[in-house]
Amino acid sequence: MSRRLPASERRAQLIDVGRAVFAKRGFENASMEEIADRAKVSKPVVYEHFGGKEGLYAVIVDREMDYVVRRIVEAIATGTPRERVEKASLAFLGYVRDQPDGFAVLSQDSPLTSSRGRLSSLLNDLAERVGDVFAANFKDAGYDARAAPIYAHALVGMVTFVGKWWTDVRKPSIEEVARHIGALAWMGLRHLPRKPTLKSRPA
Amino acid sequence: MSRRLPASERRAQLIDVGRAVFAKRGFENASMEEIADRAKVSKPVVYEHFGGKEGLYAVIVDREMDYVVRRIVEAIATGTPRERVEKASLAFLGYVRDQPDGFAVLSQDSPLTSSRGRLSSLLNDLAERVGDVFAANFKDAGYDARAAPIYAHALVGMVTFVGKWWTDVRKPSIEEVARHIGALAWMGLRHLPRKPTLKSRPA
DNA sequence: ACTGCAACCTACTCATGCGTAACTTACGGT
DNA sequence: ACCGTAAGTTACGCATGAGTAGGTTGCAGT
Repeated sequence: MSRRLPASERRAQLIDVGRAVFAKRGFENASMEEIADRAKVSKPVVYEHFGGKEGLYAVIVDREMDYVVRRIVEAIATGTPRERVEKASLAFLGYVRDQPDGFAVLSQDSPLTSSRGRLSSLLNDLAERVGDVFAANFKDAGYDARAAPIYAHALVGMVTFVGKWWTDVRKPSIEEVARHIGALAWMGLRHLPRKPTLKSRPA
Repeated sequence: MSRRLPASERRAQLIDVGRAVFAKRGFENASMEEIADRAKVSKPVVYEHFGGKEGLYAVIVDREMDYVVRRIVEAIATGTPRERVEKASLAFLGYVRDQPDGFAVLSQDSPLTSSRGRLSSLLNDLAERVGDVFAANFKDAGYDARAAPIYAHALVGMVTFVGKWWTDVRKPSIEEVARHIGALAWMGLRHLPRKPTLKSRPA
């Protein structure tokens, strides 16, 4: 029975445990008591480290957000536009597969009025960042940049919603799912190939 | 000051008020007290009509779900596949615009373990219904029917996420947004027209 | 061995909010 | 005018859960 962990380790453990509990119950229904119990400590220990429920939640959200964004940014560093769309989808779905708890937390409505916007969605922030990338590309290609947020939100919504569904059914592989999403986003239903590949052209 | 409404009217009023409160606060944070207060009535009245918080919630969700589905089904009754995709988007966005509270309620995670699935999302149920429609069409067109749920969830996720964003910014018009979504879903980013119309071809 | 502090615990306070028991009042039919 | 019932009220019980005050204990360094 390990007792009396050093502060940094306990902190890391509490973040893990907290993420699991927030993922399972959502912010409101998660109780500090359950988090403390699962970590085999008493409540004041959690309060000592994070100040309160919102403090712990904020730390968890911040870390997860950073992590997904990094994964996606790395994935889209190179490649053709079509490849980058599919790689971004794959990167996000990889996150969903590897960190289902983190994804669940980000999927839920945030209680914190983080951005000045009235919208309390974490993934909305992600979509806005994608929107900025799109806006630049749209402008270069001679498209109306004002439409960029629509497409950005559409893409993010697509991937996140499919991700949520995938956590439930867990098949087919995320690689296959990403190919389908890539095909839909790039070629549309009209030119959908029978079996999507990165190189496939309209059937 | 109107007092002592007949049961059916009070019931209707409570459903309206409840929907607004659930939309604003979410199921957990909504309090029966606030609902009662807003309806200028005391708590037991609400309990008399709906049994409890979950009862009221269930009724509201059921009605909203019926309503959106009907709007969509009516919209896709006729037309080419491409038109039907866009009309479905427009129908959903019309619902979002006309019934923002209802949409907000359906967007949130449901506390009720309605379907036997572990997934507690109302909109997921909607996506599954779309998936059934897709599966049939896929089979007829010689596509792998197992991929149908992916596309169904992708489309529903796309529209709902954009809808959520739209409630926040409220521009451009839903007609224009629906044209963009229709273009993306049907032709993909590759063949996106500068200014989408229902009849436009690749630019 | 002994001491100081970091790590941890017990045992509360306080607020919120669901649900209910027991009572009161408006009003339509005779 | 009266009265039965539908409609509504006040005032509570009880559970849950955030946050805290104040005390205890293991361990690292001398």
